[in-house]
Amino acid sequence: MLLLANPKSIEIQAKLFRGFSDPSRLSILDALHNGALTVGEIVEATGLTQSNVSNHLACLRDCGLVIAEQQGRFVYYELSDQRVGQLLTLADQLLADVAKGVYECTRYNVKASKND
Amino acid sequence: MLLLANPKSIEIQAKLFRGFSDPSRLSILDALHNGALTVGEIVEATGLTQSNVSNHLACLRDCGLVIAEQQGRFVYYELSDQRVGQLLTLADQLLADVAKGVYECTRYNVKASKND
DNA sequence: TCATCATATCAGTATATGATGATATTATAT
DNA sequence: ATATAATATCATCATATACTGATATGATGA
Repeated sequence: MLLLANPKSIEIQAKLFRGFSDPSRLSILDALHNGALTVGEIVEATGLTQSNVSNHLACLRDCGLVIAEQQGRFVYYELSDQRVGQLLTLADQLLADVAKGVYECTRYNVKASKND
Repeated sequence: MLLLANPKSIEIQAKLFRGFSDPSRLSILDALHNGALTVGEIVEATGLTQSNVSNHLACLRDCGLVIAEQQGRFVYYELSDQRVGQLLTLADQLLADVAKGVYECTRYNVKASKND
């Protein structure tokens, strides 16, 4: 049965989705889709600041979406589970098909709005 | 290829995930997982106010996650695509396995925090 | 030990966004 | 036509949360 039935679990699951719902975190997950990267490499790949990346990585790590492995001075991050990648792919397909209207959604704006 | 490659698409996709990242919206999607419901039934199923449900439904509708069909005075809502349900199920499994740490994530709090 | 590089932490701030309450709309029945 | 039921819209407010900048921690090499 789905955990979803339990209202407490709904909050937890919403929290899980929040891992994916911010452009910065999503670009980090995307960068990791092809394999492990160091924090510095993620910074370079995403164009975010080191502090910001590190904050988001802590978030993703706590959530269990990524795992960290120290190697010397570097910390390598990678997706914790192939299903994380599957979620990204599924969402991508949804976007391509039915969810094109996301552009129009005005209840929440992820930075940019329709006029760009 | 994944849309994700394009930075603009990352924002769109983040927006898509936001559809799932709020407990109220998620409980609405969950309620619809078993089939179409009227707004009133969703209100009853979720315990949210009519206004709130309607606002969130507009959001989900604009995003393309649900579709609406008027029948007399009632409007029936249902998930727009089976992959929406698949996303819910995948997330559920992720939670059960690797993402238990979501409880601990302190960067963002969905209402409740660890002390409950 | 000390210097340096890589990463993490944290407080402060500005903004985004969810909830509410009032009101508007639309559909049906009498 | 009017009343009523079902749903939608909108402005307001309070809160959550992402970003920044400064600093701290930890690892390595000299």
